[in-house]
Order: sequence, then structure tokens, then C-alpha cells
Amino acid sequence: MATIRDVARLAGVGIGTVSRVLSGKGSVSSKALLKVNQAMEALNYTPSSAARSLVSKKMNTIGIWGTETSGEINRRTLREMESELKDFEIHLIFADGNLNSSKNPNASRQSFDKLINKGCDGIIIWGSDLPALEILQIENEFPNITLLNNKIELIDDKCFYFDHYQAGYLCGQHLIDKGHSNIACITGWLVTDDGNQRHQGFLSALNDNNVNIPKELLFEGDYTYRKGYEGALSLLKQGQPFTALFCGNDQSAMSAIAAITNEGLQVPNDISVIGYDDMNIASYTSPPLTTVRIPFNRMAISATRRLLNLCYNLELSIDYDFPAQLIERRSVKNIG
Amino acid sequence: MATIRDVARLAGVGIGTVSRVLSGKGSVSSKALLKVNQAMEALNYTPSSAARSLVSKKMNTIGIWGTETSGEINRRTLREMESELKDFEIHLIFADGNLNSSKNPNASRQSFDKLINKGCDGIIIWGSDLPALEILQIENEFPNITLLNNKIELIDDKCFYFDHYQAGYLCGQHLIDKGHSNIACITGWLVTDDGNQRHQGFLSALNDNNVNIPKELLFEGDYTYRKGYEGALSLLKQGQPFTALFCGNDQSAMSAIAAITNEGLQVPNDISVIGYDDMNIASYTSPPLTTVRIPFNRMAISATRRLLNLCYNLELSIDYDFPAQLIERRSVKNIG
DNA sequence: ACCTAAAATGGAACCGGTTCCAATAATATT
DNA sequence: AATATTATTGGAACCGGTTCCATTTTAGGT
Repeated sequence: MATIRDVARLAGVGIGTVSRVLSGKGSVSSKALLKVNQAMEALNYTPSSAARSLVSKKMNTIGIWGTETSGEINRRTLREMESELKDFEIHLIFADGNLNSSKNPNASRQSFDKLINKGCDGIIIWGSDLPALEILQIENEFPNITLLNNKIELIDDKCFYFDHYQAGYLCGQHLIDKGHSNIACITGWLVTDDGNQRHQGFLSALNDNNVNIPKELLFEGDYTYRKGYEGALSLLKQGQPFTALFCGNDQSAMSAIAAITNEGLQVPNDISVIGYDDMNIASYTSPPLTTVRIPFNRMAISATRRLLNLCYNLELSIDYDFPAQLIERRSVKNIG
Repeated sequence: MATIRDVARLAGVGIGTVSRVLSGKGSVSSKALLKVNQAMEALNYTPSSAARSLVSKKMNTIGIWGTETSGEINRRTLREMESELKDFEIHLIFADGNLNSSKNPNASRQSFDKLINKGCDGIIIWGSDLPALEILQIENEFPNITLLNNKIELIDDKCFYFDHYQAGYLCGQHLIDKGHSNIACITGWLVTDDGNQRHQGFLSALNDNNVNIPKELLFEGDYTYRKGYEGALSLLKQGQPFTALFCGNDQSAMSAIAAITNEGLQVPNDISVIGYDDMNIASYTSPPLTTVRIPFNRMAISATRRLLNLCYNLELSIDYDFPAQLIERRSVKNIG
């Protein structure tokens, strides 16, 4: 591997000159420029990123910590971040918090520290797996962080999240607008903040319209297909009748529809179903799924840009408002 | 940030001693060990990975180039690789070939070179977006590569792929075993090798059983939900009747089922459907999807380990055989 | 032609680790 | 007690860039 000194020697100039043509800063005569470029070409020279990082103290790498990234929605979000970083030649590395935290409570912090040790210039903390207090502590000694899908008042300008409460409310209101008053619910994972918020928003919408929902019509899910399927079966079996079902996400909505269909009932004729997320498949189910779309892409981009601004003193424009949008398809019937 | 010299000074020893306790190699007296550990603790010392990389010429990073990584199956595969690497404290970075190659044919090679420039110790080339010749050329000057989902005879020991032909054959045979002889097909993306192979395998199974498939019953898809839906609609509309449908992947199978259902027909009573991939949702559809499962995880792990062996002189065990397995659920009816 | 300002240049010093070796201390041998 | 081994130690040199400054060239002004 050729070094900058090899290039300088071959070009017959000093290393300073080579460095100048490399960075484009400082002045270089056109003859020198030519010779250096030829030498670099001839030696197939590539600057060592390790040496660069050593002096610049920038790794051109940012880390992502937290949420499981294998679900479709999170993958889509990730995708946005990756393409946002591509322009800056910054790479992403992962440390999956969940993976370890289940085994060992301290492990989550350890996997986070790994990212720092690795030398990430900044870290996106995704989700609320880390206690707020701990995040504040981290932020204190390592300020280059951004929170995605989490809100901490004291560092609100580094937080990017949306109003799941409002989105949940939207769903509840929609079912009511369509004339439903016997409404069942398969919740998201209530252990997570967002699962809780969308549930509360949903409940509030019902409450504001004076419809209340008996215990029997509430099934606590966890966002998985499995729980969606089981939940629907369980709701169908208990006595209370219902005409509409709100699911904490599209995955559980889809498997709930499958369960309902497999039980010989029809969606939306017998039971209306509304989901949450607007997955790609939502347009291609039977019936196409009414759901709520959340601008993950814009949110992810803003969180990423905010971090870039912090790490590299940039001033990319960012945004803090990400309103949800109801996507009406054919899984909710108007029975008013 | 504390450096090794700070630690040495505080501990009252030389930097060599600190380096020795860091690496665990060479002998250090117990007193020195204690003092150094205390000093490191006191200064909250973390060795600079950039400085380490500079001298060791190892970045502890490997790159992935090629396939779009946002689909469920690919993401699952990726997940396996990440967790395999976690144990070695090696990180993964991406360079999405597809993203650019569509715009500019040279861009794919450029994005590949970026990975090398970044200093990856090795690279997994995923898929067949790069011509074999070019890969051989690359391998020649940068031998630390491994191919995933691609086969090149000359470097077969670095290739990890499965026999899509065999898996496609399995699907075709299964439909025939169930008594079907009017069989339609929504292919995968025939531009890709694997899409082609599974199609050829499927065709061979039919051929070996003397059932032939008229042009009208072939619809060329591209793995997307959209094409699955459109394909099913189109097949339904043309005159030729059929009782079974093979889809190039589960995504198109699922949307094909939705289309069939939306048209008032039933799966599997009117039409049997078989998919390919065994996505998570496949157990939770209506009806649950018969499909073929491919051991992506084992394949990904082997490809990763092979690369680790190459990069870091390890001798992890690897595997080259990844047979497909038919998962029979309820979307295929026996009409024999 | 002469003087001054601006452009261009070379290279020492540094970033923070690892490697290696000569020097010293500790332990064993006779 | 003297000598031979072996264990431990400190630090110079190096990895390959960037930064910075003293010095040399070139261009501009009169």
C-alpha cells in the first residue's frame, strides 16, 4: 500500500504538497498538481482512513443503538438514514440493545459503550430502552447523540418522535365516525412508550365520544403476528360482541384479519379492522387495510441530520413536527 | 481523552508496560498491573481505535456490498451476520450497490471501492450485481472477499449460495404431487440469477412430469407485492383455467392470494397457491401459506465465518450445503 | 532593475497506539 | 557468594496522515 511519502517521492515534491492536493486547501502550482496526480494514479494511492482519523479525531462513522431493526417499518426508517448519510460518506454501525438487555440489564449499557469505544462520532439512540436518567448522564459527557422515538424534555432539541397519542386518537375517532361503538382492541406492546401512547390516544378518542370499552374487548398484544392472531381468536371467543377492532400495528392487524377470516367471518362486513403503520403490504391485502401512516422517513432524516450537525458542525435543515395521516382503504365499514 | 502516556505517567510506569497490560501479552508484575489498572480506571481510559488500526492495519470492520437490504428475508440474513460478528467485536458497514447502479453502471464499482478505501478488512459481496469477471479481478488484488448468493467456479470456496433450482423443483413437484396439472406461475425477478434458477427448477419439475405450461399461464413478476397482485388479476382474466399458482416469493404469493380473494375466489378451494421464502407472516395468513424455507441463517453465518477466517486467520467451521425444505401449510389443496 | 506582497513549497512535529530491544531486577543454580 | 537464567521494564522508532511555519519562488508595482 502506497503512502503519502511514496507519492511525494515519485512526484518529486514534499509531503506537504501532496497533502495539499489531497485536501484541496492551500495553494499548489499547476505543475505540482499534475505531477502529484500522476504519481497517485501510478501508485494507485488511497489515503489511509485510520491515519486520517487519528489526527482528525473523526471516524466518519455514526452508531445506532437500540431498537431491533428487523421489522419492516424500522428497516424503512433505517434505509432513510443510510441514504441520508451516503452523501456525506459517513457509515453506520449497529449495536443492538435489545439483543443483550434481555439477558443482562447491564449489557445494554455495555453495548452502548462499545459504540463509543469504537470511536463513533455520534450515536442515534433509538427507542426508550435506556432510562432517561442514564441518557442524560451519557449526553453530559458525550453530547453527540440524538434520540429517535423517545422524548426527554431537557434535551428536547435532540429528540425526534411523533405524537402516537394523536395518531391513536385518529384511529379511535375514525371508527366512531364510521358509526362503531362496540370496539375491540389488540394493543401494541404496552411495555414501550409508543405502544402505550397510541393506546391512550385511542382510549381518549372513545372516551371523548362517550363510548367505553369493556375489559373483555381489550387484548394486550406485543406487535407480533402471533399475538395478533391469538388476540383476534380470543376476542372472538369471549361473549361480548363487537363490530370494529383497532390493532396496535399493521402486523397484528393483518394476522387478526387472517384469524377472523379463518373463523368464517368477513372483514369488514362482520368486523372492521384498522391498523397502524401503513406497511407496504397494506394496499395488497384482502381487504386492503385502513391504517395510519406516520412520516418515519422525515423523522429519521431529521434525527440523522441533527446528529450530523452536532458531529461535523453542519447546518442542515431539520424538522420537529411529524403529523400522522389516516389512510382509508377498505377494511373499515361505515355502519352509521 | 486520556492517552496511553497519561496512563503511564499516572501509574508511574512506562508506556510499554501499559501496552502490555492492555494486550495481555508479555509479562507484567502484579504491582505494575494493579497500578496501571487503577490509573486507567481513574482516567476513564479507552484506547483509540484509530491509533490501533493505524499500526495493526486492521479496522475490525467488514463491509457488505450488493443486495438491497431492506426486504424481510435479507434483513433476517443480515441479522445473523451481525450477531455472528458481535462476538468478535467486528462491525459491519454497508454500501448498497443497487442504489447507484441503476443510475450509473460505473457507480456500482465506485461504491465498492468506497468500502475498500474506508479500510474494511474484508467484504461480503451479496448477490450477482457485479460481473463475474470483475469479481475475479477484485479478488485478485483484494482476496478478503466472500460471495453470498452468487457462484463463481474459480473461487468456489468463497461462495455461499443455495440451490434455487432444487427449491423451485420442490415447489413444482409438490403441486404435481397434489394432483395439479393446470399450473400458473408468477415468476420472481428474472433479471436476477436466483429468480431465474427457481423458475427453471420449477419448470423442470413440470417437464419431468409431462405437464407443460402454456404461455398464458406465465406472468413475469419482480418479487413485489404490486406485481403479485397485478399478476394474479391478469392470470385470472385471460381464458386458460388453472388450479394452482406458483409464486416467485412469499410477497407476491400473499398479494396474489389477496387478489384472488378480492375477485371472489377462494384459496385453496378454487386455486392453490405456493410461495417461496417462508416469511414470518406466512403462518398467519388466510389460509396459512405453503412455501419453501431456505436456511438463510446458516448460509449467512458460513459466509461471514469464511470471511473472518480470511481476515483474521481464524479457523471457524463453515458449511457449504444448504438444502431447501418444503413447509406445507394450507394454501395448497390436494385435488388428486 | 529593484523592492514588496503573494503564492508555493518542504518537512518537522504530532496524533496515540504497538513493537522491539537493550537494560535492569528478580530468581535459580552451583 | 558468584554466576546464569528468566522476568520485568522503559522508551525509541514507527504506522500514515495533517498542521504549521520558515523558506524559497513568482508575480506585481514603480
